[in-house]
Amino acid sequence: MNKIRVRFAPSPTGYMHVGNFRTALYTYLFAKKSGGDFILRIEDTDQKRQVEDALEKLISIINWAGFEYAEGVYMENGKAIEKGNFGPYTQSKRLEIYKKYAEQLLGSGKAYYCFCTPERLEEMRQNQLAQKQAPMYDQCCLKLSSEEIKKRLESGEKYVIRQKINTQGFTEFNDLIRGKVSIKNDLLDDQILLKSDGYPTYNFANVIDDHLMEISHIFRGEEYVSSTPKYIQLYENFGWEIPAVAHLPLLLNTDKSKLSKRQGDVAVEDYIKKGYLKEALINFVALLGWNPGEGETQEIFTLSELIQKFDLSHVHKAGAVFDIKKLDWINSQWIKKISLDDLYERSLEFIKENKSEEYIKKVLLIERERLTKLSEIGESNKFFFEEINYDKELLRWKDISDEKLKESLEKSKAVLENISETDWNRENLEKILMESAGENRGELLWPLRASLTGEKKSPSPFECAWVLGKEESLKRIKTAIEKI
RNA sequence: GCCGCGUUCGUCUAGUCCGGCCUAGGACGCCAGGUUUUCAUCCUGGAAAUCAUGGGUUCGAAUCCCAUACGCGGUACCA
Repeated sequence: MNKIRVRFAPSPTGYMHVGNFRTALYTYLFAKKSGGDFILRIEDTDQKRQVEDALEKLISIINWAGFEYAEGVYMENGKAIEKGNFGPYTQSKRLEIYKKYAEQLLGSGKAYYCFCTPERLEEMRQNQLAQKQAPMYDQCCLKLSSEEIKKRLESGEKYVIRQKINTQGFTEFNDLIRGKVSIKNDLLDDQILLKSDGYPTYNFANVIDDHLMEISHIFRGEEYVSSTPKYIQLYENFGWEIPAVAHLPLLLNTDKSKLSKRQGDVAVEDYIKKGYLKEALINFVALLGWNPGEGETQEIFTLSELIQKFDLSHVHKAGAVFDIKKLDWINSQWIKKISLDDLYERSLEFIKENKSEEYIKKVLLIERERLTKLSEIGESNKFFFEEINYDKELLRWKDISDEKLKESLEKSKAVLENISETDWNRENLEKILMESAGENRGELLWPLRASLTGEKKSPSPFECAWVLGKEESLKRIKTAIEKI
């Protein structure tokens, strides 16, 4: 049996779509699960859609996610480099290879030169549509004599190379996810293999590269199902073994259309910026179209657990709606799950205020219970980082009088003053304050909490006092007393 | 238009291959209650799918067969 080799083959066109990210995940999981090779190939054959820095961003996201690959394109010191024995792994560096194979097809009559201009093609399509026919190349250039072809080539006329499709019968293939798929061949178009700029189309390059790189299993989106017969003919024309293929279901908007920019964030970059953890995004996206099977109720999975449990037979056929609410929940679970040190490291970019590591870690220890994403740090808890400002009425517990209110705060102040710096910890603070509060807790605790935070909602006064420290806490209480 | 694929609570899904254990289970979200000085966390409970619809096969169908509807994808010198 041949070695299992799979590839993730994105195009550097600007950003990484989460649907694409999931394809990468599933491909990676399959590779790791089966002990196969995972390869990163770059499909940069569309010159018009090239975007600067896109390659660098793409690779940085794969690295961010932790999808380690054994071969392909890497970034080193800001430069793209290639590693592996089947390179180059960047399609724009393989132009000679595609040309060679296209010529081989030309020689065997499985491909032909086409000199039709884009304008003629467009007109042809319009006519076909007007007559309610399926738009399809009319094989106009197939009839050209070899003399004429030679003449037009020599005169430097622009051309493309088209695949000569066999339209007899039908093509059947066994999709790893969908099972048997059958498509009639007379629906297939003589597609372009090599464009007039000398670059191959995806339709050609993907077949050549998958074969040459000895890819055993192809993972791609559902949108390629109907093109698969054309690829199969190509493999057959060359006499190559056909790899196994799995067409993954799409990710959808709430209205069930293909997940798109219009209805929210689609780029992995957007989710990173908002403070979603890689573990959460991976966890969430893995569950969109896949499940661990019967009787399994676990929802939170690490990457290595996913590798262990992943199985193509549990991948769905239907598309899945991207539900941000569930992502939020999974993210909040992960924020609670990772270590405090780890959480601190990852939170730094979301914290603008200049505070000590010790202080920030205290904030995080309290905050992690209430965060859904890292970008929320300090958002509704500015009082940990800034001076506070609030109305006197906020301090009032129910409808107690000013005297009572003042008494309450004075009591808190006295109690806290009595706690030494060394005893200033969460347990002591809670124990002593609760004891002092007695029956009527709110009467002592609400004004205290309000004086420390200046907010209606916040963590408990014990936690806030602990984070703020003795000095700052007492200062805030004094300020509150002066307001009354 | 044509072709392909799909269809279980609002959403992600279990169950479908090998019909009975499914008066359809879990999770998110939602609602209610509890814990609680507030918010959140946490805990308990609840509402929520006539298994797209209609026919068949069968003692029995979410599960098998057929048709219909709806949705999505493809139909490029994009991938």
